[in-house]
Amino acid sequence: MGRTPCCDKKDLKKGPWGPEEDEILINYIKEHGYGSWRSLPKLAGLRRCGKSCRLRWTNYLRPDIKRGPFTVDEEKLVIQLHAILGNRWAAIAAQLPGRTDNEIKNLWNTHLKKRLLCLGLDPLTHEPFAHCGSTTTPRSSPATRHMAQWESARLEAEARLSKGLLFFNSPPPLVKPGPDYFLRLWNSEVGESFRNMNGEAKTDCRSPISQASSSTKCGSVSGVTIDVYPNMAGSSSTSTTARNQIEDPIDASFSSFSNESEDSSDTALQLLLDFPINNDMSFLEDDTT
DNA sequence: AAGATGCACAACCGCATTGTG
DNA sequence: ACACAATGCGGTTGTGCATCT
Repeated sequence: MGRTPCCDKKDLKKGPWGPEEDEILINYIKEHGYGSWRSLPKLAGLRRCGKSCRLRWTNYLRPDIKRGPFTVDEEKLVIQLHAILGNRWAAIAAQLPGRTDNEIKNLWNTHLKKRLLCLGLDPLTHEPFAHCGSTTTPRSSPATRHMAQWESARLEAEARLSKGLLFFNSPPPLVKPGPDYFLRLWNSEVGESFRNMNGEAKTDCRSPISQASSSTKCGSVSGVTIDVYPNMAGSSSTSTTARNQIEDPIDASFSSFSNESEDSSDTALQLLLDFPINNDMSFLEDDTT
């Protein structure tokens, strides 16, 4: 079959972007949105391939990008999410508003991975390297893997929705309304049961990651409670509002969803409750960076 | 002061996935 | 159902700056 190149490489500039190029790209997107990345450079008068423009925009020029160093909370969250999702940087980034997958990937590769290594933890599994007696035992049980799949799919669904809601200038529709099984499941009785079960929970719609952290059976959680929406933690009303903005339209459009998950509700809920997050995060406290 | 080395981050490459005719 | 185009994503590389020797 062969693969067509993403662009004609002749006469295309590569390497670092200059301020003029940034300005052209920003102005073009402000004015026209970003319908087709492939045709954008030509229309905007840039000698770059569309892929390069997309990357520059999503990783650097986007107005909602948060600059500056990661906070301790953000680092904790990245580690915790990485333990569940692995190198799925986009899914992790979806839980850190204003942070890009590239940024998180760099953070991991330059800081967090080394920090885990220094502490004798395998950055891949988040387990100690010397694991007497069970070196060949897979880290995750089937239930854990199921949970991780479930959660990552939900994160992706939320990420897609968030992208569609965040941008100014009403760009072309990024999110086509339609059923997303996992998000619907999260908003269904399974998720609801889960959200309601902890009376002391800070909000009523937190991720199963954090909830599972506080309800794990193995009891080895080292006191780290992760709020999956750390930037909203400052004001709970903001948090609720922001989340509702995402969830309300979904609830509305998913009103027909009722019994699809019924038969597996108990199992799924149990999996949520059983999901262990037992990484010791105490090392973050002596962060020297 | 100058070269070597390490680090952080932006950008690129290529495969995977999704959309469309 | 298929082929192809478009886009997303993760791994890797390149570059500039800071620190060390």
